[in-house]
Amino acid sequence: MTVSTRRTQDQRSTETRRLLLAATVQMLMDVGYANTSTAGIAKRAGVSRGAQTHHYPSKMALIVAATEEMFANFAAGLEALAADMRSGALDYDTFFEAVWDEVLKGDWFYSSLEIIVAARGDTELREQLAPLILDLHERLEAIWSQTFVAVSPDAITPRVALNLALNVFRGMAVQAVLRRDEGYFREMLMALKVMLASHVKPATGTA
Amino acid sequence: MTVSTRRTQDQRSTETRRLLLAATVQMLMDVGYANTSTAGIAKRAGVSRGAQTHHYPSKMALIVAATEEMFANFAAGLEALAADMRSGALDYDTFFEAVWDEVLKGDWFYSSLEIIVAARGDTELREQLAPLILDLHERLEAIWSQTFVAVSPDAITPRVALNLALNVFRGMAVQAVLRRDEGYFREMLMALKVMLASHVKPATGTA
DNA sequence: ATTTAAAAACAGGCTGATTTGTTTTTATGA
DNA sequence: TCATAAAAACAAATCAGCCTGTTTTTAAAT
Repeated sequence: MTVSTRRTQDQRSTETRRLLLAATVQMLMDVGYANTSTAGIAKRAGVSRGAQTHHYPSKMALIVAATEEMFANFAAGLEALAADMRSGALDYDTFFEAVWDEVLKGDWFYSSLEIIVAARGDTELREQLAPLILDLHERLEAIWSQTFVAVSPDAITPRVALNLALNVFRGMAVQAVLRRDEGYFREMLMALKVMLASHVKPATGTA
Repeated sequence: MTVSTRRTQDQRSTETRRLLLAATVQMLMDVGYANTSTAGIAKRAGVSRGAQTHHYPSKMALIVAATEEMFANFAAGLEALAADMRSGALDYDTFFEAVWDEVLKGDWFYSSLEIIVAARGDTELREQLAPLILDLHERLEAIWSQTFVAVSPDAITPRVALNLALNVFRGMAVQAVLRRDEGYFREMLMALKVMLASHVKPATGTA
C-alpha cells in the first residue's frame, strides 16, 4: 500500500523509543549485558545510530529507561495474576506456578538480572537503578499484603514469606543458567509450598 | 632485601598462575565481568600480557580456571564450617550466619554470579562451566547429607531444605546489589530459620 | 490556504580508546 | 645449549559517543 499516513512528531518519537527499549531487552535476553552494544541495539531496533543517540544520549540512559519499563511491566503482570487469584479466577497452585514460569521463561527476570549484575560493577548505573528497585519492592509488597494473610497471629507475615519465596525463585533461576534440572525445580517448588503453607494462605478461601 | 632466591620453573609458573587467578577474582568483584579485561587482570596481577597468554591463551581459559578454583575454595570453606558444627565447635545459628556472611561479604558468591550471568549470554562459556557446577552441587549435597537430618520421616529432606536455603541466600544477595537492607536480611534469615526448623536439624544435638 | 523558517527526528560515518589475540624478543631455568 | 617463562610491541576488531548532513514535522507569517 503506497498511501503513507503522516505521523506526528510525538508518534514518531514514541515509536522509535518503543523499538529501542524492546530491542534492548531482547538483546540482553539473547546475548547478555556483556555482549550488548549500542550499535547492536540500534540494528535490532531498525533505527539509526543518530536516532538512537537523539533519544538516549548514552548507553546508560538506554539501559535505565529499559529497566524502568521492564520493572513496571513485571509489577503489572504480577498484579494481574494476584488479582485473578483474589477474584477466584486462579487458584493458589496455578498462581504459584505461573509466577515461577514467568521468572524462568519470561523475559523479565533474566534481563533484569543482567542489568543488576552489571550495576554491581558500575556505581553510576547502580545509583540510577536504586530508586527503581525501591519502587518495584513497594509495589510487590502491596501485592503480597492484598493477596495473602497469615494462617495464625504468630506465623511469618505474608510480606516476609512471599519475599522469601521470591528469593527462592531468584536463586533457582540463577542456578538454572548452568544447570537446568526440572526435577530439582519440581522438588524445590513442592518444598517451598509446604513451608509456606504453615505460615500464609491466600486472602480468598481457594487454597 | 636484594638477595633473590632462584626459583624452579614450576615455582615460577605456579606463582604466575596464582597471581592471575587471584587478580581475576578480585577484578570481577571490584568492577564486574563487563568491565573485566585481560589487560586489566595482567596489570593487577603484576604480570605481562605475554606471560598471561602463555599460561591462559584466551580470556575464557582464564575465567574458567578462576571459576574452578573459586568453586573448590567455596566447597572447602563450607565443608570446614560444617565439620566444625558436626564436631560441636560451632552451633547451628553461628553456622547459618557464617554461611550467609560468606555469601554477602566473601568474594565467592558475587564473582561466581558475575561469571554465571556472563555465561548465560555465552554458549561456549556455559558449556565449559556446566561440569564445574555439577561437581560443586555434588559436594554441597554431600555436606548437607552429612551435617543435617530430617526432624521426622515425612519432613522435607536435608538435601532439599538446605538447597532451598542456599537459593534464599542467592536471591537475597542478588537483591542486595541494589538494595542493601540489613533489617530485611535479618527478618528473612529469621523466617528461613523458622521454616527450616520444622523440617531439619543438625546431625549433632547442638540445635 | 500556502509558503517559509525553525525545530525535531533521523541517517550514516568518524574518532579515539579499548579490547583480545598474535608475534617477536629477552630472560631465566634445566 | 636448549627449553620454558616472560616481556613488549603489534595488529585487527570493536566500542560508545560525537559529528555533519538530510528529511520530516511544526509553527509562524502572509
